[in-house]
Amino acid sequence: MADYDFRSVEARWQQRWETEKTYRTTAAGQKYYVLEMLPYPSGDLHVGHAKNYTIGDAIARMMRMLGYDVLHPMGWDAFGLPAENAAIARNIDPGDWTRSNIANMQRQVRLMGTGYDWSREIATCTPEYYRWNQWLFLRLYEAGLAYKREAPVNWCPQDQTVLANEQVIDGRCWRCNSLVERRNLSQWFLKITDYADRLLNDLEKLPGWPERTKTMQRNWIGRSEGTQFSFFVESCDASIDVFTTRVDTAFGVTFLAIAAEHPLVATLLPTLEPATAAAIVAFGESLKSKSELERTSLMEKQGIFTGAYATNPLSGERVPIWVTNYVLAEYGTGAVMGVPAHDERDFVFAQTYGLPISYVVLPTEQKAEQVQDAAFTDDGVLVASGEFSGMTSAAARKAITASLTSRGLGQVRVNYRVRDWLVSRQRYWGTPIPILTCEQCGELAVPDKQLPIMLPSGAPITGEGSPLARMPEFITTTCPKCGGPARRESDTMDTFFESSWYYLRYLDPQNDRAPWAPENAKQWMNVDQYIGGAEHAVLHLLYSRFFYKFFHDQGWVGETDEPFERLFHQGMVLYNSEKMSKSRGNVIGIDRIAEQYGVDAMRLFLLYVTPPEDTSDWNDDGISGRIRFIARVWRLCEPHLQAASHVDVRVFPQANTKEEKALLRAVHTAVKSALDETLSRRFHYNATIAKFDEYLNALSTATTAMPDSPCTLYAIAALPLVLAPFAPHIAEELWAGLGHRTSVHLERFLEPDPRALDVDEITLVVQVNGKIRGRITTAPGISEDDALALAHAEKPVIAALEGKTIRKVIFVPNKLVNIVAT
RNA sequence: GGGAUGAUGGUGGAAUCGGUAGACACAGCAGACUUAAAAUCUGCAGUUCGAAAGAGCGUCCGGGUUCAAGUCCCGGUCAUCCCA
Repeated sequence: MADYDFRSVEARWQQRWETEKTYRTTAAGQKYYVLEMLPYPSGDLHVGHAKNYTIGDAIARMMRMLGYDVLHPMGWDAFGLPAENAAIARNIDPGDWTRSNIANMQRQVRLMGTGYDWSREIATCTPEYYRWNQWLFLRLYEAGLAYKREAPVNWCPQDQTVLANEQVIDGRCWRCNSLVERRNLSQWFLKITDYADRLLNDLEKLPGWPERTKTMQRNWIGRSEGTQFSFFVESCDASIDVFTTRVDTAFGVTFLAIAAEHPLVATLLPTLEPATAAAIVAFGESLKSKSELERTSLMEKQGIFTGAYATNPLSGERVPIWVTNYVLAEYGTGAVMGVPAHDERDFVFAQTYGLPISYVVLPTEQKAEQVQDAAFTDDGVLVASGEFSGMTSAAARKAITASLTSRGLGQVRVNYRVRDWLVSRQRYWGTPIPILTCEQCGELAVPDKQLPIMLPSGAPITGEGSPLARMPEFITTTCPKCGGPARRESDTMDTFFESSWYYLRYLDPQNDRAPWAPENAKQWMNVDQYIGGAEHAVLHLLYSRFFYKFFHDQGWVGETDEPFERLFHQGMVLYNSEKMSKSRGNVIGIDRIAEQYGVDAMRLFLLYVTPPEDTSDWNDDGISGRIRFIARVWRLCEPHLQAASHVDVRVFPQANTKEEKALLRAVHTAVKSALDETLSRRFHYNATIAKFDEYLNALSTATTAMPDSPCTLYAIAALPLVLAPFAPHIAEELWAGLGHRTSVHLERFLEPDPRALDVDEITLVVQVNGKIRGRITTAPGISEDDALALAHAEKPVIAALEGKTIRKVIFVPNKLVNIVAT
């Protein structure tokens, strides 16, 4: 017998699946949409990608074998900076670079033996795709959800572009890890804040999402309910609004802290001492390029007293106005009431500048003198707060807000941490924003019939400045309204724009009249199972939910307004405990693994090594167990395929001996595990594959001891069905070897048979006072009395009971007897 | 600083409902086959004491609930992630 030649077998079946279009969606049966987050075509598929796709593929294949009409598509998130950086480094066209990467990665995804419906493949950098990006942008624009304004924004000096807040992680660029700076620029934003409440509340509609991901989104949205009220500025006719969630501490305000960018600063400047004014201007300048992280966490808290005072509307006290570095103009109102006694940051600031600290909330059991070395930030009871003294914090918040409201000085307000989504980028390799500016008519949308605005070739890509801005032939155009000269927008879109709706394009990839037909969305949405990394918890997943709610409101999708019904985060694959990355040069590509070990072995190993949500560390040594498994499957089955080809695997065989029963039990335990892990959505296929090992161990014994047993032949005939979702090539090879002409992947999965799973022998554990004193092999369903009688016959039990009185007997049917004695 | 999650043999992990801890595999050791090696097959393998039978201990540490705890509760240590 020849060894199993995985290279030729795997290539042959991949070819066959291609020509026979085995994985085309059929529109028969209940729909099931399985989706993995689409990859960026970096050039090489590594085992981290492979883990993601193997999980999705196993689920898709299981569901198909359970009779569902499975949609399982693949595509490419093909715009973005690496292509442009490659262009700068090697003077090549970003499009050419991207297309050749896609070609290579597509080859590699096929090499994995994944069952995608390739007729739906998309690449977001094609005009056929980004045309609809532009179209959707215009619909957002018409709805007032896309707007341009000047604002302090995050600027990545390395990537030479702005970043959305979500793309700044710990003050650094999510892509290149550079420290981001602040710049004042005129930029395009999407009004995700309009949807903040729904994005928050509807998380409750997503029981199939990991709790921690929902928590991260909740934190990101950061809804806080509080009070906004006004302080009157003495020297000029103005007021300062502050927002606080702790209005109960308002009698403890000893200063007002305003952002250096606060509009009041400009108003105040002429009224101030020239030296102070100059210092404030210089202070503001020094903060301009500082990131939020630096200002709020890293830098020492600094401020300059303006010399101006404001009046606390509650206490009537005068409080000094300070310009500070730790208050940001974009959060809340850009001004906070300084309450050093009850806020840690204010406390630090007050200590630095010797400002008074006035305690107005006390813990119930303490007196004022006892709490003077730190801020007391918990709720308590109010003191020195006029008519509100004696109230609890919670009651005081209500009463004080009511009082302010009735006097027209304040109101209840909901504040969000989430900002509008900054979507313009000063880079080339992205979707041009379809807006132009006419000298006469102003800002205008490009008419739909002029879409797509093509990304021009031959742009000056140097890494300095926006390439499109320096292409007069692109910028210059005519106004669709008046026919006069107009300028095109030179910014392109954040690539998260296109990945926020790609799952809908798969449903109707050829449509040239709309991004998708609403009836297709109604048929297929939402995604039943989404699989991707946890790093997108507040990026892609939040943006997609926002888009989908907008689509829902437009009536373009079905009844639900959430795109992803269930979400699963696969764990990362590390190498030597480090994240794989091209720059580190520690990427394990799948070409070598496939060539050396075979992709069935690779797929099994990726699923087997840890539970799928856990991080794993790649190690070539570990795969040897799966290589042996594949070789062993073939070695054990191949000599018997002829004989087993007469077996009808849908007919449960008669087991006459203990050995036959054990074999059938091993088969159906594996079947049950695969089914349970799929339907429970736990996807712990590592446990399932361990059951495959036990199946094979039992089969190994059987082929030696009882090669002609109908049970042995049944176990061989059933094996390809069980392996199909996990090791699709050898499953197909075995299935063909059994004489079948059609693909095993279009067969029904086996159903676990109770006749195989029911045992006729159990091990009953006998305990005395909770300690195991014996094990009895007996028939299932044994009565308590019988079990107890057998237990009393066990020598260690007799010894343990010596001289004791039995107080109680615990009997767990088919599990144990515990005799409690003293 | 706050929150979430986790910690099981040399290693990855199993134990899905409070009921036999360590399935299955990797690495290891021994044997069979072989001129030899690889491959394959068979066996051993938590730890301590013991020649063995067997007994004790054992799921990060300390308490608790329970007839019974890897699993539940309280406190702590460490790790990872998220938020400041």
